[in-house]
Amino acid sequence: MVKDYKKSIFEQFARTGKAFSNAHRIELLEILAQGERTVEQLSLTAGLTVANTSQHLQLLRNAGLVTARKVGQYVHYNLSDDLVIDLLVALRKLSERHLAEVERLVNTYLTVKDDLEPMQVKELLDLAEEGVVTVLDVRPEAEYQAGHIEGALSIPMEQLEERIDELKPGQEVVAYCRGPYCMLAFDAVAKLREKGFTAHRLDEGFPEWRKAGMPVEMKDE
Amino acid sequence: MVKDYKKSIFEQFARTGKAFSNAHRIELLEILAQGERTVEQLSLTAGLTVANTSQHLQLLRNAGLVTARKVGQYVHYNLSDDLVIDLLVALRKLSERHLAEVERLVNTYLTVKDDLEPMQVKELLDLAEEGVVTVLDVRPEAEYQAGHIEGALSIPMEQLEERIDELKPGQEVVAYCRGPYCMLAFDAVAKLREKGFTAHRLDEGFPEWRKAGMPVEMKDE
DNA sequence: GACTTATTCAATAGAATGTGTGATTATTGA
DNA sequence: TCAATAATCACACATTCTATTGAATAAGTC
Repeated sequence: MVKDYKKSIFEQFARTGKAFSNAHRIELLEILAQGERTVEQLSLTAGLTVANTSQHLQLLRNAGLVTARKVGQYVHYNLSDDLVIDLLVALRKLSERHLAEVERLVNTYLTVKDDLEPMQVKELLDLAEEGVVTVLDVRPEAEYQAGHIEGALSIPMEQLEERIDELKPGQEVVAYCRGPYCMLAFDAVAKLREKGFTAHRLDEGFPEWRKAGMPVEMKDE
Repeated sequence: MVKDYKKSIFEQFARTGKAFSNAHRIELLEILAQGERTVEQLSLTAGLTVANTSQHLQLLRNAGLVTARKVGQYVHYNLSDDLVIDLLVALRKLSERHLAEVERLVNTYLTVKDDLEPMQVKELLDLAEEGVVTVLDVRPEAEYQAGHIEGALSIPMEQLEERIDELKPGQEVVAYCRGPYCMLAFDAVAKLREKGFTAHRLDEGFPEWRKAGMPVEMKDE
C-alpha cells in the first residue's frame, strides 16, 4: 500500500520531468515563456514540422505544463503557470553549473562576452526613468506585440541596421531579448557599438522580467 | 553557427532534464538528498537491483548531478550541489499543482491528513528551545547518523512502539522524516496519538531543513 | 456546398531507454 | 595467493520515444 503510493508519486514526478527531457520540448517551453503562441508560430520558431510540434505540445499538455485555447481555427498555447518558468530557470542554473559543455559553448560563441557587461535591473530602471537610456527590444515584432518591458522601443534585430536612426546618437542603449541564451541582444549590442553607440545587454530576457513582477505592457488576452 | 549553438544549448538542458524523467532516478536523488549513500544502500532503499542502481547512478553522474568517491571497496554517492535540491523542490511544486493525480494520491493515503497539521519551522524552533517539545527523527538509524536536525531524538519508525517509553508522557512530539512525500512521519504521528501523545508532523524533511540553513548535526565526511 | 487553412490523429520505422543476467574489475582480509 | 565482497560492465530483450507521412477533423471563406 505504502509501496504502491510511493511508486506512483515518483512516477508522477517523472511525468513532469519527462517533459524536460527533450531539447525540442524545452525550446518550446522557452518560447512559450515569452508569451502565447499558435502551433504554427511555435513550429516555425523551433524549426519543427507542424505535426511534430503538435505532438510535443500534446505531451506538455498532458503533463499539465501548458494550456491550449481554441480561437477560430487557431489553437493558442501558453504556459499554464509561472512555476514552469521557475523550473526552467532551475534547470538552466543547474545545467550551467554542471555541464562544462554549456559554459564552453557560451564562451565560444560569445567571444566578446567580457565586453558586453549585462546591466542590473535596478540600475536600468533608474536610468530609464531619467531618460538617460533607451530600452530596446530586439525580438521579432510579434513577440514585442505579445508583451514587452514597459516603455521599451521595438526594433527587431533584422531591421536594426536600417532603422538605427530612430535612436539618438548620444543615447545609451540597453538591449534585451528572450533570455540569457538568446543571441539577439548580443548581436544587437555588437552592431550598436559598431555604429558608435554606448550599448549594453540586459542579462534577463522578457520572461524573467515579467516573472520578477517588473513593469510590462501586455497584449489584452 | 547560431543555430548550432542554440541546438546544443537546449540539448545540454535536456540532458539534465533527462535525469529527472525516470521515477527510479528521482527516488535515488531524493534519497541522496538525505545524505551520502553507497550503491548497495541505495539499491536496498529504492528496491532496485544493484546493477540497475549502478546504471542509473552512472547517468546521474554523467549529467553532473551526483558525485562519487571511492572509500575502500565502497563507492559513496552524493548530490553534487544544492541546486539539485532546488530542482527537486521545483519539480515537486509543479507536479503538485498540475497533476491532479498527485493530490489524489496524497489525500487517499492520508485520510487523516487534516488531523495532522504540519508545524511551522519557526514555531518549532521556539518550542524546542524551551524544552516544551521533543523533535523526533523517525528515519532509519543510519540516516539519522548521517545527519539530523540539531537536538533531535532518533527512534526509527520500526522501533517506535517498543521504545515509546523514551518519551515523557506529557511531552509534545514533532516527528519528521525525509520530506513531504515520506510516509514515516505520518505513521509515527498516528502511532503516537494512539498512545496518547500530542504529536505533530513536520512538513519539511531533513533535506529541506538543511537547505534552509537551519541547524543540523552532520557526520564528519 | 466546395475549398482553404490550422491542427490533430494514426500508423510506421528507427533510435533510445530500462532491466535482468552473468562476467569482470577492484579492494579487503584470511 | 585465494576467497569474499562492492561495484561496474557487456550483452540481450522488451519497452518507450521520436519524427515522418498522410489522412481526418474543425473552422473560416468564397
